[in-house]
Amino acid sequence: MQDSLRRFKADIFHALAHPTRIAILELLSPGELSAGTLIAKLGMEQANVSQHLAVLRAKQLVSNRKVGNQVFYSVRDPIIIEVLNLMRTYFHAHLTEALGMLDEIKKPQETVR
Amino acid sequence: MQDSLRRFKADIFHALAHPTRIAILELLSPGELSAGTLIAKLGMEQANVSQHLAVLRAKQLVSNRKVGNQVFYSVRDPIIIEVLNLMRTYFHAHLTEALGMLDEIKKPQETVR
DNA sequence: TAAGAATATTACAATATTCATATATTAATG
DNA sequence: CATTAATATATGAATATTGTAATATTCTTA
Repeated sequence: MQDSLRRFKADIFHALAHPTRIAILELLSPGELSAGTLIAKLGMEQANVSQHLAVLRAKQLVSNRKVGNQVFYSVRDPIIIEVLNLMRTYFHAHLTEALGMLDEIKKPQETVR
Repeated sequence: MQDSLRRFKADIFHALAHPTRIAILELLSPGELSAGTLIAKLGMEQANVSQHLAVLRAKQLVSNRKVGNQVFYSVRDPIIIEVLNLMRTYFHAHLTEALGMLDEIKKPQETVR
């Protein structure tokens, strides 16, 4: 069981371990959005976003409801947002080292989420 | 910056996304342990554990101090343990679905960590 | 200093992930 | 019903991760 739980946790972390999927969850955190809106906000390939949504769906991190032509996604459990927030706290605590870990800084003056 | 932060978060999640590394962090959460003790408790190949420790070190999730022949590891920031605990809460909340996601249950009666 | 203990690193095969392209599905609308 | 819009899926190439086996490094101690 111990082991299964760890595999479960690892699976969830794995689903979270991609910048695009984190972006999706953050965009969804205020409330549901259609796939199309997500694609527009992310400014990425439709197929790519859809694939990342599939990963999040597979791990039950998001739920989706179909309304006519569109599919609306939302974060399944706010705990996931808490996890993301904790990670932000962690980031702030270790800002200096963290900066060293980052390859490069794209746009200097933007709000840290 | 937005983007860098997400890459940073993704990197941390990535480091957490392996059952062995989760086990290591959980074993370390009460306090520091030597690499040898970790290897013994995990019951895994020395080289394999050492590689996972290298991943955790690279992402600064653990710190290590050398004492003579041995290397003692500890969790760098308790926030990481909080993240793991949140994940346990999440697991409990979604137990039923979670069980479906798990391949198989190894040892039925063990304490859930 | 040679031998042994504790830990780390390298190399490589097997496997998994990611993105892009092309194609499929499903619903709306003329 | 043909066309278009919205979304999903399949395929394949490039890349990354994992575990094992072999080797290296660093201390300790005889």
